[in-house]
Amino acid sequence: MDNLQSAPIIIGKLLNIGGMLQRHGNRILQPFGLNQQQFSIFFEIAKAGKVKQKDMVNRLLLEKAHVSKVVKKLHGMGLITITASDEDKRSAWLAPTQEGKQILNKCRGIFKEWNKQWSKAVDDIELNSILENLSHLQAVFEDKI
Amino acid sequence: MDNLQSAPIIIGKLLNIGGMLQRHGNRILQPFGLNQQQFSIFFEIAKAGKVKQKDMVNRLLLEKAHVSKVVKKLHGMGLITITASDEDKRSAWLAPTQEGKQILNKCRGIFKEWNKQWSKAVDDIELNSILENLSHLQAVFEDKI
DNA sequence: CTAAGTAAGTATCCATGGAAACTATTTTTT
DNA sequence: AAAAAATAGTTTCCATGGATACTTACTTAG
Repeated sequence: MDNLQSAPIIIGKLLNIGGMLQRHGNRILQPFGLNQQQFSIFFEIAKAGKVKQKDMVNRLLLEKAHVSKVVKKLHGMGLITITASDEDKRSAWLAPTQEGKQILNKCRGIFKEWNKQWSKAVDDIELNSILENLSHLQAVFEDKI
Repeated sequence: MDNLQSAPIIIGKLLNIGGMLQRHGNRILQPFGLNQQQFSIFFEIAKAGKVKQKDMVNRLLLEKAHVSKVVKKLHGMGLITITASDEDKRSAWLAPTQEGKQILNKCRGIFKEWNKQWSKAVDDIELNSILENLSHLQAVFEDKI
């Protein structure tokens, strides 16, 4: 099969898989009152320890309006703190709370379990090949989109 | 890297790429008054030639309520016909109109051009390996989700 | 040093899509 | 053949997220 034939099929499959994962993530996170996107923003905040909204926008390539709303929600849920920044009064620092970290760990555990499940069906070599392929694709799309 | 380390990264990348593609698809299709999901339903109807809503639900793994709404929209836009079915009065046959087929071809052309663009950055061998990987993953997730 | 331009976030509008309850029909059970 | 269960689609509710315009603060040009 040549490039022009496989390219659209690849796109179709990526969209399909992406949708499945997103819906699955939403379902898993439902008990925590979060969805997949909200969690990924929360996760990034926790990973960074201390960030501003614009960092999230850059890292996750999301709309700043969207990030703003999610940040407000996370704050309302007591998962993050928002501390005014001295250098730039337009923005504030975001950091996970103690409670936030606990919830994060619970989620991490659930995801880990699920990852263990599905990755059993794929051997190590293939998994690494997938990772390489996806990293390349990610770079290509970030560039071409 | 072992399975348990790469698995979550793979999921993260799939979600990220899926999101990018969806947003890109939405942007491309905007002039036609459709979004990526609506187009994919329309595309499936056209590909099949004559189907019922439940076929779309099964093939695309979407919510039937959602499909119902999109079908109504496509019909309202004059892209498909809805013909009552004799065997089962609960359901109706869906088929693309002449105009629908024309619009579909236009979109196909645009997507083809874009596919040509990005796939230049990936050689044939890698593209085939990606296709294999994704097919496997798709099957795994359909099964494990 | 002020005016114009840019940047970080917010508010608002609106189509979208998931969930659940509902209607109408068909199939299965007894 | 009547009752129960299953199926196809629809309706309604509501959180979501993209787009745009706006506010406030910062930066740079003249």
